[in-house]
Amino acid sequence: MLDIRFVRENPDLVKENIKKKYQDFKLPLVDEVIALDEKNRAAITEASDLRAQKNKLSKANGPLFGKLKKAAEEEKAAIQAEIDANMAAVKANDERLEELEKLEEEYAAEIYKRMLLIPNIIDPSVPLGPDDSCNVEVERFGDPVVPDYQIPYHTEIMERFNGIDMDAAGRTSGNGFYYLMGDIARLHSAVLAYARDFMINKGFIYCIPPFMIHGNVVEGVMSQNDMDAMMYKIEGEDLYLIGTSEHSMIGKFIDQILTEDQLPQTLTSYSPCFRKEKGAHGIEERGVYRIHQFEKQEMIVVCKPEDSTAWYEKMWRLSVELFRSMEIPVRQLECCSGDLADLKVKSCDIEAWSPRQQKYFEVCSCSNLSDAQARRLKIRVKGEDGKTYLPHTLNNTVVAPPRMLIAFLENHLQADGSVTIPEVLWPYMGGTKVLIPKK
RNA sequence: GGAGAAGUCGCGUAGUUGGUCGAGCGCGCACGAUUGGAAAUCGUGUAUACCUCAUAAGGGUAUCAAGGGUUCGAAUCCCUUCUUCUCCGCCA
Repeated sequence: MLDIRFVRENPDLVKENIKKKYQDFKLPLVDEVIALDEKNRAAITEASDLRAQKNKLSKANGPLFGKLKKAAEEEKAAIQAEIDANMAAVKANDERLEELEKLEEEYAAEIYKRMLLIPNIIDPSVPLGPDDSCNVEVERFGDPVVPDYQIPYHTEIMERFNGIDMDAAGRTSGNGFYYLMGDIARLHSAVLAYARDFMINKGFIYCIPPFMIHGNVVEGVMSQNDMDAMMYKIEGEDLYLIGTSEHSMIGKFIDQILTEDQLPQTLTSYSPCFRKEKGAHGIEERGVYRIHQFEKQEMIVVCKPEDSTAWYEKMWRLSVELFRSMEIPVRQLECCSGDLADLKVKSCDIEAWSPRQQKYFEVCSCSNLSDAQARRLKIRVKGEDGKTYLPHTLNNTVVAPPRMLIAFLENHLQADGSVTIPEVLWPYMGGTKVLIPKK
């Protein structure tokens, strides 16, 4: 979501950016928006003038009515005539005003519809490419080890610990759900608790947000398409289950004006996440990689515009540090222009190593949205000089099990079938250092 | 869930027989004066968005929970929704 003024003043830049994102079909939107904006402003100007006239006449009537009451009988007719003239003058403009008001509404809606589709200006550092095949590996952290023994499919590892029951979940809830049991369930909670404390120690404020939010908040944080593909709606109520705590955490600031001393907001939130996963990917049949329900520790930053680049760097590094502290090899994969969501300026995934597949897979996603989200949600900051400006917003996964457990189990599975627990998790596992398979 | 009360400019409040109310006062805050410095005191200022415009000054429009209605004119009247408080009920 760009500033309409920015589009007006830099149409070529906006178009260039659209091309960089391989969305040439959106190019006409720019000129359409500019034309609509011009008409809209003309309508606003004309309507404002008419309203000003109307207000003036109505106000003039006030004292006249007072006079009318006190006036002598023979003066009344003249005053009444003056009042009638004012009323008539007001009514003369009413038709045109109504017309203009309708136009204002129409133009605004048409402009907004298009503005939602025009992508945010990507950071100059973003690599160019049409799709995810052009995403760029930036750096690896830890050696991607392939052991000389076989690593089974993750659900199979879990089953050896009596740690998962997909069949029962299928019966109670259908595809895309799971029961985690015993040691695996405990490991799941331990990872979240450790991640929570990790972030608290980094100075973030721990939050437990609402897990359901109103429709208008949902509309503020995501596009209509995403909404249909992701969000579960509560029947008969204006409530949606959140797809990520980012929804309620950014929603927290909707329509708010923050003071500068409240920045940066550095928050880490826990929530279950509910996703329909309609569309492109779909639910993965066999495991807990892509499911309808998972839990996530998230980090959110709302900061001054000039600080967002630094926060972005800091945030993805926190994910790396967390995963490395659990001895899981990861890499940073930068999203190329074509793979970058429209709201984002820059984004990267932290991918964990899968020794079974001998490739990396996504476990964290770090994004800098610049002021796009803030503009849409009307999150503002009042500066020292009293002027308001839009802050930048960023978000990143801290950790999201059970998907994360796939990487955990595959990397820590020993030749004898046991799973070692990295030292940082010992306190969260009641001192357990090794998980021994039950079968 | 039931009954009642209420939602005004950061906070507290004034404003309900509709008309100089975008809105008074107090507190807070900012700037200035006073002071060796501070407190106290005095003075000035203190919403947001948009349009016009030279990213000035000035002007204009909209906003008194939100949306709609009545009216020449609404913070004030009517309708709907939301929220808060009190009491009752129910329940982790």
